[in-house]
Amino acid sequence: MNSVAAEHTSPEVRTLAERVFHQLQDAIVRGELAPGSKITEPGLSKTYGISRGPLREAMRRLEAHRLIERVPHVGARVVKLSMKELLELFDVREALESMAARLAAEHMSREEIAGLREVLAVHERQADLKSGEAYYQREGDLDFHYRIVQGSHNRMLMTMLCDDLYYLVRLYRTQFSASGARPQRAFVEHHRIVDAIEAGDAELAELLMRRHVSASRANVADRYAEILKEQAEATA
Amino acid sequence: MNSVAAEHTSPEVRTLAERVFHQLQDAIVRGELAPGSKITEPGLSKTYGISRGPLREAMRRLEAHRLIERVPHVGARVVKLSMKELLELFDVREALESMAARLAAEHMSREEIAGLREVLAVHERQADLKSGEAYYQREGDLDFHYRIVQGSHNRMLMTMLCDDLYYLVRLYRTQFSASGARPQRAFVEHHRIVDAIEAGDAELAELLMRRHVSASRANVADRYAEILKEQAEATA
DNA sequence: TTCATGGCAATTGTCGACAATTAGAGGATG
DNA sequence: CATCCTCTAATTGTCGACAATTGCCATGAA
Repeated sequence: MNSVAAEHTSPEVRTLAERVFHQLQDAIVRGELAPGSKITEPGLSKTYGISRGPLREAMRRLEAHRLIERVPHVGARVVKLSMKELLELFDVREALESMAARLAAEHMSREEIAGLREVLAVHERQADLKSGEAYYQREGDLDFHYRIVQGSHNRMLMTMLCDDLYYLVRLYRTQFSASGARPQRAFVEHHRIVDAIEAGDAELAELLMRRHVSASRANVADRYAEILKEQAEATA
Repeated sequence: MNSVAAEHTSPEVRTLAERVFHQLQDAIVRGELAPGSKITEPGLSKTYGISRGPLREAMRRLEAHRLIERVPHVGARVVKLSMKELLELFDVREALESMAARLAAEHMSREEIAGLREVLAVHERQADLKSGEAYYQREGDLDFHYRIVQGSHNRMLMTMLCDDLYYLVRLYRTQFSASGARPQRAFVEHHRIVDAIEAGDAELAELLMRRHVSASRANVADRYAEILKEQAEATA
């Protein structure tokens, strides 16, 4: 169990609403609840064996994290990311993560940097085994970004990225069954970023992270254009 | 009633929970509910004349917007911004708003830019009347930033900044009774930013906005150091 | 056939009551 | 006198029932 999924078990789940929130969050991110599907309170109430009170509280939290969308008196649906929204998400990531990298270069401790290097080493070994396709690397990639955000020592940034945006990123990966392209290039970029952080070069770290996310965004946009083209040819 | 406060009345408030949420949000931002004070469910339930059900829902939303902090089985308190958190907030603003300015330069329509200019003109007239001290300008300042964020045409950015961060900014202004310093300099910076946006110079707009927010942050940090110094002298 | 209208079923919103947990006061004990 | 424990009161968490609103389907008219 990696550090990304660790939150589901570790934080003392002192209330029913919290537990169901984490369960639902997991179910949505894993794709067990189909995107766009309507979720009804009596339904979930029965499946999870709790009353509607705590369930509504869990749903409110899911709404706050943008994993479901609610309309008063109508109901809730699992969020269905459009490509437009996904690209918007990347813009926000570019802004926040480049800032995080800058702050990380300024504030990260020696131990934290060592841990970051260790994460990269693990990735590399896994990439060796799987010859570049890097199935598991996708979660690892988030792990890398996770550490840098935490290294920024900015609580607000951490909340926004780790508690909100990264769940959407993971959701996207399941919804679009995103096979991670460009693995080796991402590795190189990761290394460069860590180098800059270790050197305490805040500006460079910021710039590199900005490029890194931007390239990732461009990659997604390209793949999307490709898919659109294929679909157009199929219908024609 | 300016566009900032317009939300409290305009969006159809179809449910009790929503109405109370807006009422509480307003009360907190205005400082009627003292920062750090404990708010109890039976208490508010009586004051607003509703049952605890919708009230809890409103409180959940307030928590999601970071206006209150809740601890399971213990209770909720109105958030009390520390200076450290405020500076963190400025870092996030710098990242997001500079991105917003960049996107605004790329996507803003002619009409939107004209509206932006109009906002600046209104500010200037008010500043003339009050000879620089610009009491009311503080809300107007947010109005300016509001428009640029909307001009980015990035829904996710808009949500994060307008629905979350800007309420915290306003909260800070009441909590620290922040008299807006550096009014004329801010005016000049605003104008430069609009110029860059109108010219479609995304990079320049981004840079200028980044500096603008950064300067604002430095201003706050200086004032804070000043206050600390005064307090130290008072006790000594 | 198509569109409007009315009623019906299902879902969401709201409420009050009960159970579980916590913080604090008060007393007993070293 | 300080410390620990217990008990109590208050608050939060949970539940089931009732009211209000919505969407759908059948019915009827143009």
